[in-house]
Amino acid sequence: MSEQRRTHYCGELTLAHAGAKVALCGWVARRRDLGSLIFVTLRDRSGIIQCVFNEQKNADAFALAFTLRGEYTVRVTGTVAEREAGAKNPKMATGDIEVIADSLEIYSRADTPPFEIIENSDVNETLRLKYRYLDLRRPDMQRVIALRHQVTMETRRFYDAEGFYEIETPMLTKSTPEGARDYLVPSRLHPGKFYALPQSPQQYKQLLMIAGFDRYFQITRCLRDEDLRIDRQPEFTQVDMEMSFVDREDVMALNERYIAHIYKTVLGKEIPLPLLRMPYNEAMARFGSDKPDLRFGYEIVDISPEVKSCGFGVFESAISSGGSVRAIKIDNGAGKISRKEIDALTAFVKTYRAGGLVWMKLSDGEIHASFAKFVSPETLTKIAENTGAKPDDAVFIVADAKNDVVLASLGALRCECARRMGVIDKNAIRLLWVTDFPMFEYSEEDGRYVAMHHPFTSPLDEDWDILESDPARVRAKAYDMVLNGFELGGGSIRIHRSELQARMFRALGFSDEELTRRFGHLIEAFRYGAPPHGGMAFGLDRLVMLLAGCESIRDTIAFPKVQNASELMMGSPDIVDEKQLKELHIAVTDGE
RNA sequence: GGCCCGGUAGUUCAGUUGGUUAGAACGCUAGCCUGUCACGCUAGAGGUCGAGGGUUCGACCCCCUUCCGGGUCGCCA
Repeated sequence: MSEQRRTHYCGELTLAHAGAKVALCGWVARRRDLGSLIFVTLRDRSGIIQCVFNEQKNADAFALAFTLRGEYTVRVTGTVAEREAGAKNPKMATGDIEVIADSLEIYSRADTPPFEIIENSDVNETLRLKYRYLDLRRPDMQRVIALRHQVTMETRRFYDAEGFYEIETPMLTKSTPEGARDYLVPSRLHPGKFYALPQSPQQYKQLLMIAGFDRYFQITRCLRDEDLRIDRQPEFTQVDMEMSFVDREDVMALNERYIAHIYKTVLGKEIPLPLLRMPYNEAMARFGSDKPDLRFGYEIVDISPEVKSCGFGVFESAISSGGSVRAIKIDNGAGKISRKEIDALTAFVKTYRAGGLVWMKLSDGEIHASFAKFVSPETLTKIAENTGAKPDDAVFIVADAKNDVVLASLGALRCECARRMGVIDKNAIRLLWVTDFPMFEYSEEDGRYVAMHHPFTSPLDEDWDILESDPARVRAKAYDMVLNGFELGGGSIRIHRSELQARMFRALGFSDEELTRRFGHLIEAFRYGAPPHGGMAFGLDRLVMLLAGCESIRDTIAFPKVQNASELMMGSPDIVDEKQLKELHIAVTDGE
């Protein structure tokens, strides 16, 4: 017998190993006691294999095997043997073979776990997260974490091959005035002062371009103190990159090759390049979203011209107040939709601040509409024609004085309808670039324009002229990569001339004094010879989620946080000693 | 901050208009079993119905408060 502690992983044994002496280490997945014959399925990260303990052949090992229970940590030595013809298990990857055990060592006994360590377990996520180390033992979780490792390794391989340096940037840095809420870290040596944890390495990577590194990337943690979502965690990982002497097409071309590389190496799937490019305005008009899901139709149609004097007050007042009336046509038999389902969809669009949902159904050669008594039959026919509605189709209409409400609610509704109609092809991969984002968006909260992407983004060359006079129409050299309705990543070409960067900050309403305090280092750096540069960042967790088909980003992170940003296993955040607070010059005021 | 959903054995769930001792499956424990593989058979243990308060002769069930978790809008340069 081999003296090695472990000669193989369970899952890598095959018929070719028949006759080999092996030593395996792992956890007891199942024990089947037949009297004087005990089968034990042993599990490690590679898979499972059956070990056989026979009382007559090896009484000592058998006696010890009798005491085994689920999740005991053991070492088994024995001989790989082909199973007899009728005893093979086709459902098991290693089902043609088994290990005839000749020794068993128990490293650790185990309490009965709070839930079964099995694939696709439907246990409450709270419990899974409290015992995350047991949850992670489950084969499906092991596969996702292994896939994530593959993605990070292939990411490094790709950017390295393209001449990028991996360079680390600080975790203790400075608060940014715009953007997400910062996580703050008190300073012991500087009473009353705080570091901020990075929301992204944005400024550092631009400074690395000025430093002449030319091509940089980093797989790095970013932190944002904002509310969580199914695809959003307060700490998450970005594949962050930046390159010099390039324009938009260079950055997009390189990074679409990156995504194609990941799909090819990790999933063995070919992604045809180049990807579709779609301007922001088109994405919003057709899909009501800056991250359109192209796996299905249901495109938005502007029916304002058809209804602007139709006699229906809801439509007319929306248009005369500067808004619009738009519609989506749902086919696939949606014309049979029930009143109850329409009510549910109405409630759905109301969460997007739509006043309500107006509907039309085509059946029996007739048009039924919630607003039929307010308009002429000709108007209904025109809407049906314009939306392309055929018998058995439904048309949903939203009217509002604000176009963004109309578009956002219909954009969400088309996705909701697609889910309900079951028309989404789970295997489809619809990647695209959304380009030409607006430079600014108006912030109701701040009462001024703020950068939609970030203030280092360059406007389109031709839009500099209207930066101050017509900020709403300024477009940015920004681009997002979108996959099946999810934003995989985004970036931009940056402003690389200090006077233009200063002008941008002023357009955003920064005073000279504030500008110097917040961004003086960057403006100054630009004065010493900055190359034209740009880059982007991908959300690694979200990418892994989509590659692995996980429903939540939490399933791709070994130790994620829950919705209130706490972590259930260790129990963070937590209170700290008075002594620690004192050293940090912090007084806590009862959480008021 | 708003809205919606959920919390009943270890786990996943059922639980009648509010009425005996709160059930099932899996898991667990013990016994039997030499070809099982989600082993089988037999027996058994296991419950603060999230917590607190209220209504009631009587509450898992109705009401209020609260805690925990999920989804979502706002938020996320």
